[in-house]
Amino acid sequence: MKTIERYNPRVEEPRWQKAWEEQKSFVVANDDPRERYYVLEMFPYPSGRIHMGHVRNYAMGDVLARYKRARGFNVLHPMGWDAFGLPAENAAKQTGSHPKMWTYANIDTMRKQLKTMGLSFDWTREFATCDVDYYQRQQKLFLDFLAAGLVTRKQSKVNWDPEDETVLANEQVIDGRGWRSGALVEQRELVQWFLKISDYSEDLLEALDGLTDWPDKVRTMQRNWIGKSEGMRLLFELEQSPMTKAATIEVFTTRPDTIFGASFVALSPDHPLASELAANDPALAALIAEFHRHGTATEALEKAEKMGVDTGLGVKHPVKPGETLPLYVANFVLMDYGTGAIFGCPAHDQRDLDFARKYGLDVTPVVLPPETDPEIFEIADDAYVGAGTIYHSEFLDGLQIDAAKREIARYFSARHIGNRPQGIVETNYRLRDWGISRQRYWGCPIPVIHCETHGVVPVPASDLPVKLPDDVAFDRPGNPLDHHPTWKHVACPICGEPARRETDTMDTFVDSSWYFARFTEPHAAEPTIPAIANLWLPVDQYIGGVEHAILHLLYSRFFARAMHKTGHLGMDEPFKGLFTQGMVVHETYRDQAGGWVLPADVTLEGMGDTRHASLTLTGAPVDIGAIEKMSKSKKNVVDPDEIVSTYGADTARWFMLSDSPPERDVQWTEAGIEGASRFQQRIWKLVQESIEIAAMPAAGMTAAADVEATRKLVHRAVNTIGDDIEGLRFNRAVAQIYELTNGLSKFTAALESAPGANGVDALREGVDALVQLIAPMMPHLSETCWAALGKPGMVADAGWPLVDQALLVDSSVVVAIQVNGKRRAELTLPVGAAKELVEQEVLSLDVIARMLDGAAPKKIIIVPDRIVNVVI
RNA sequence: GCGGGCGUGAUGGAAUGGUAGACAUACGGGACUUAAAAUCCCGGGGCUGUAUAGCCGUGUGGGUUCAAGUCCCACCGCCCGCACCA
Repeated sequence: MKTIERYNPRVEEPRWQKAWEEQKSFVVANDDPRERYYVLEMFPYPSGRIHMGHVRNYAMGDVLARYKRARGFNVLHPMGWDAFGLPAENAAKQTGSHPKMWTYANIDTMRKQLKTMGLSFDWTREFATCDVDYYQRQQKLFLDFLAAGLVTRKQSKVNWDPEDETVLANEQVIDGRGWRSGALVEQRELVQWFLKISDYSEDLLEALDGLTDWPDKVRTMQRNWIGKSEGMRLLFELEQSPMTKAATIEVFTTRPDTIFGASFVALSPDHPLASELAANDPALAALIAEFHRHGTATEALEKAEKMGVDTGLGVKHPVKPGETLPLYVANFVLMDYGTGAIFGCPAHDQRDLDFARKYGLDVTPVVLPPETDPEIFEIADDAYVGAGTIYHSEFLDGLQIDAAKREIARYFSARHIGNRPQGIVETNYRLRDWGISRQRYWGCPIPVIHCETHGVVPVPASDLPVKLPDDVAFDRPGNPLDHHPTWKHVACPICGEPARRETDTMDTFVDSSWYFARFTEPHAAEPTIPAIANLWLPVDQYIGGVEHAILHLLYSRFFARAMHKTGHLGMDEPFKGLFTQGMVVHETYRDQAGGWVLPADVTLEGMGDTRHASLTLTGAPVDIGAIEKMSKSKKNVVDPDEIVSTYGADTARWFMLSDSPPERDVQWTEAGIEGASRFQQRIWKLVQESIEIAAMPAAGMTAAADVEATRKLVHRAVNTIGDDIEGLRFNRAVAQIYELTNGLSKFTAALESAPGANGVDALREGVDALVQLIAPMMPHLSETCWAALGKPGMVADAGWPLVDQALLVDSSVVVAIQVNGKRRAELTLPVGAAKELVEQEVLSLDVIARMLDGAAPKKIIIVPDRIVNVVI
């Protein structure tokens, strides 16, 4: 054999990328009659450069897109940029660059990087959310939502990030700190714009059951986030007091059945009555001040002790006439859930129990656990929250919890305080309306105008877009739009008098809540063309990180509903299938001074316990640390550009898809990428060898059994690899390809000495199939091989190899023979052999006969074509 | 605390209740080479010195089953999410 030149991705990859672009291989027509498939990866924020997480994400999506395309689908696989947001403004502050320039420069860089990966995107549909063309339509959506009653403006306590000087959504506050700045979040009162996502709480919750192609984990997280709880709102009467004019307090409870066990009532420190009372009560004022210092969500408070102050007021016990419950203000009662007031039943709620023990309040059990002696049952340190029978509760005695809830609901509904029923059945949700106001420049302007006479006036649709001004300064804190000399000064659209333009911009999560719909017709004058959007949506397979399980995915689900209501879409759920991929992780390295070191600067030696690392340049020792998510701060990053220029995009893609199941983390290793690179060369070599063999003069016939075995291997691989890709089991598809390649290599070696015509045909068929099978993962290599094999056109247009079903069926099968469940032998039997025959064959085996020792087996289990178990 | 997930060779990981460890990586041995790299071949869960033989083996302990990595119960460990939501 002549020497085979190595495959050179540096030459081949750009060549094919150019060919795909020139032939518009991945440009999608909306009127293409073939069946549609929409595969979408979460679009990136243009932070500056592509990272390995992107490579993994887009490699997965591309495999699916290319595979579906090969299977004859009209595949929509677009890419864009989630381009508004704070980092651009931070960069502006730090380096003096303009957010727009900074963002578009980053996009250019990252687009170039993505293009070197050979992804089958339809780049004609690309857009950035900061394009006027896009945010203009977002402003139109806002106006339509406003008109449809889906937007409100209200004074509200907001999470204020003092460092970024902006409002954050609850979802953007993590452990009491801003999700980007990490600064401690404060509470402030501001008038804000809200999208009324809470109108859809129940719908968003119920529809989760229908999202069967979503991970359970994500559905559970959304369920918890929506936080439905069914209970009662109860009206309690206050004892008359000179301290307040208030006569009643409303509480929310999910356990009205435990009302006879109530021993106190507690208000949130933010409750209006608490503030009123604090005016004349220094201890109370101190607690409230303390509470505000910490806010509701800080870590400190989570572990903080229950604290309360007795207001001295009494509440009439609602079911025990003549008895009075003390009224406390307590730090553990939240104002923004329920009514901001509770009744405490210490025996059956742990928080109430902790509080009662601290302040010496009664603990009266009213739920008796099953099979428990009421004389003996006591509450010690743990509240009893399980099932049981109600007791100590007069007319509820003897009922189970659910029955007692129904009974007490009837009771309270029928009684009135003044003209109000004392209790109403109510469902509460944790989900709040979505505050979208941001006091920032680099976002979509909210298209309204404030007029002294006419109040809030929507910008007329004909006046859109409300464009961001380019001439802004970032030299002082706060919102640059607000500081702009002229931008906000406009005439009222109704009266023409001087008015003020809204200077808040929208939360960037708004931008990403409908981009998937815009991709279906990205240049339309309206946000969508419903007839077209409805053809493509919902997205068949959405792929991205699990970090968006709540925020982005819940907002998008709301947006689809809102767009449905306003006529922009014809469905409620945007994503039919969701896949959350794992992270790319890497070892961390530190030098002797404790500084983080880039993997690229480290030389590794040895293995296992003797593994050690040193700086490549100086030889100084380096400590090997934990394997963690790649992050700039720990420097355990590998630059995709370097990998692509060293090994090629196909190698990087292949490695990202190998080994680890896609939902799990994958560890980036030098050895792994080397292995992927070697495999690339092996395929190339195999293809070259097959070409040489095909060119040799035929020599007789290859053994029919070998040919059949090879053909079976090939057709089986085609069959299972398709299933594996369909099921997003890329690691298994990769393993199958390895097996196929190994098999074909062996067959090739066997043919070299005696290339029978029948063998050469089988080899050719196998190699052709292999080249097509690797196309979704290693598209460039696949094209080069395809061309070398002299095939017409490109693999990208070649379809998927056909499976000969007959070859999936065996005539004989190896059956394991067990004795008492332990494997003792194997037998090759014809497929579908009669049980009598199998039994006879099995019993005549030496091993079996020996173990039976003349006795008859108790039982013989025969699983046809799989296994035989002899029980003795 | 609540919710979800996971635990398999040196490593990443395979395995509709039916031959555990596919495939890959690392490693060991060999071939080729002046040498190295590359490539090719062979080996490989542990133990019984040899293995065509046997025993043990999927975090631990029990259970269901002819048969359990897989199902059930309890426990241990790790990871993720939520977290005073009444």
